[in-house]
Amino acid sequence: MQKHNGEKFYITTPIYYPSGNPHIGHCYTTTACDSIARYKRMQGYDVMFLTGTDEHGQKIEQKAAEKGVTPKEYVDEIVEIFKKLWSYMNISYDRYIRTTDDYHVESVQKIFKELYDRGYIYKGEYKGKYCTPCESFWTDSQLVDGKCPDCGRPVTEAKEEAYFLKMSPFADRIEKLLTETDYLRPKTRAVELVNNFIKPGLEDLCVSRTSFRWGIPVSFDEKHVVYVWIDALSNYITALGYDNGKYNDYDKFWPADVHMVAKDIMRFHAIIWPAMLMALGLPLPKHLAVHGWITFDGKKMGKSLGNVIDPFMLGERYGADAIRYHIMREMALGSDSSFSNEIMINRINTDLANGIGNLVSRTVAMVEKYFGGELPEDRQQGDFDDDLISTATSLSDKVDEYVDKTQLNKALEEIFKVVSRANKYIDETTPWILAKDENNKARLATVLYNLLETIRIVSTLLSAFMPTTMPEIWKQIGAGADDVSYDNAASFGVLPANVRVQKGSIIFPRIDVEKEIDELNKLIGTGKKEEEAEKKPEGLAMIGIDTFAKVELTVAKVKACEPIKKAKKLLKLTLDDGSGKDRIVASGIARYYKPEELEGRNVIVVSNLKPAVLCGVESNGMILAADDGENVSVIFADGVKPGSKVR
RNA sequence: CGCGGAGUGGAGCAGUUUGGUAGCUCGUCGGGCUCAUAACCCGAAGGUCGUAGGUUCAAGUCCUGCCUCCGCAACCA
Repeated sequence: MQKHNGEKFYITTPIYYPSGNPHIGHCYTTTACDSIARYKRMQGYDVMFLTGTDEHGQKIEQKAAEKGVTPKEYVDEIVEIFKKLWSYMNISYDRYIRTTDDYHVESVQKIFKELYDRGYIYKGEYKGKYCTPCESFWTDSQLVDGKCPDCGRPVTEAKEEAYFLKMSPFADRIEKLLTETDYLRPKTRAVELVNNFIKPGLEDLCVSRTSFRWGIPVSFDEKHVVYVWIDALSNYITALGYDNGKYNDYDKFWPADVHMVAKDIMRFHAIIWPAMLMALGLPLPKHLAVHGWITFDGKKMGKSLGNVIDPFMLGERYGADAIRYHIMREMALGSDSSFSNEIMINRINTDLANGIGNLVSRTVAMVEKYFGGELPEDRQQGDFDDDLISTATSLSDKVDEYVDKTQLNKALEEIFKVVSRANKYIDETTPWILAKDENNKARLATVLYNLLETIRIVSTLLSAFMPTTMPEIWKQIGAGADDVSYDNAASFGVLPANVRVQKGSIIFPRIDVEKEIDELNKLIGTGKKEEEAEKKPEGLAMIGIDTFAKVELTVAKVKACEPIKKAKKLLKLTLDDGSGKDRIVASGIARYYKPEELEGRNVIVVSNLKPAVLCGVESNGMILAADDGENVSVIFADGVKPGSKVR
């Protein structure tokens, strides 16, 4: 227990991109930050907890156009859903920043200008192929069939004037930041970043675009719009009032104590953000906490997989606190945590229903049953008391430490060890036997009082993590507002000796596992089918025989076959297609076939396909194979001569 | 040899830094208890710690090779 009255603490979530509705992944980051923020407030810190939305960019512009609304109207609608979710999850953010807010726009323009004036931003030219839906430029070598490697849609030749941010001057300092300080959590990721991005040489970063309009205009060059990085990352300081008149908290709260992000945007926060701050001459944030993704039954969650988990639906079934608890209890810093209905329900049942819920229930019930709800003041110490008391009073130190290290799963683990200790204490002291003898009343009252006190401490610390349900416990154990302050979390004997309890409803109801899983599968299952149904009918348009005739299919014999070194999925095939000349084809079947399984066999090749270079190999054509999403089967045509046509 | 991570009782994980009886949660089995949400408490079974070598009195822990899996990067023509 350590108080920190008046010290500042600044924690942020990323600003989320409102191109779709929020999902449980967003909840993950946000509830973790919220719990830390609440905990720090209890400790007496002056906390600033920031979250928000990153609302610019071409994708938003486009989505809005599809819907026939303005970009602003489009994001307004989704931002409302985010805010509704945060209110539903009881998120106590102090400030919500939208990158479309006037003051943010003003700041970003000033920051951009400042970087330009300092010589860190210069005008250059960006060349490449551009894919609009993905908002990405590609180099020629990255293209697949002249199309976007991500989505397969056509790209357009684009060359645009653009502003760049110099990165190289900061490479050394960033490397030191990552490897020699504890900025990055977990630090194990530092090696990966340094090897992949810093050692090969940091490339200057493109920070403006002229190809779309939905963004913040560069103040001194109106045809440019500020591209994502400077716009989005700077929210962490503009929200405090940096370079704007809206707020005046920069001096107080910067640098941030914790930026929490998921691993997919680690790179930007580990490299680009520090570079920007260095260029501006500002102090660096203290910690970057990187967590993994929530995977569903081992698979990455994604809209296309149809396994996106809707937090509203879960919350309705189990309550916001149970969801908060589950995701934080399972979350280990840095690594992915798997989410499955079974894991979640077991967790809720074991820890919340059987653990703390039942502990409260049985304790309160005994006070009611043996003393009519109000403890007598006589006391008698006994065995096991000291152990319970010292376990409970030493808890806050452990939790403090883990919260400081942003290891919330460990913090919760410690808390629930105390719950277990209390349940064991009941068995050790056997209050129901004490109750049979009038002479034991004082001892019985002591046992029950010790239990109430332990519950008070545990629920006080837990209230940062489960802010909705803990007050319900306080009501039942007869604790007042002062009793459950953090200041009292390391003391025993805080509740009045003649405390009066009040039996209430069950706080965490036990869930019937099998029944519940069935229902959940139904809910999620139907969601999946709808998604599929949406996609399938699109299919491909009917074509005439003449169109089909444009594809030349030829039987070819595999003369040689070898893996392509730099590629996991590719095999290089040398084919005899009857033309007398070898035909080299790269094929993405290395996972399904070994080279020797193909050598000597006849395959069907699309022989009039335009050549393309893949991983350094020029591929002339493609091999036909069937693919069901899991397995791939090459179509063989053994027994006919190489060069035979297929129709 | 592109970069990095991981392989430990049925499942999920700790332990590896600083070698020395392999631990936790869930599950299974047996017992106890009855205050409580069929919850709680105790006990047991179950692991040649991916594999092959090496160092050592002693290796999950150090060294080398190999296999498998997962991320990232780069290609599923």
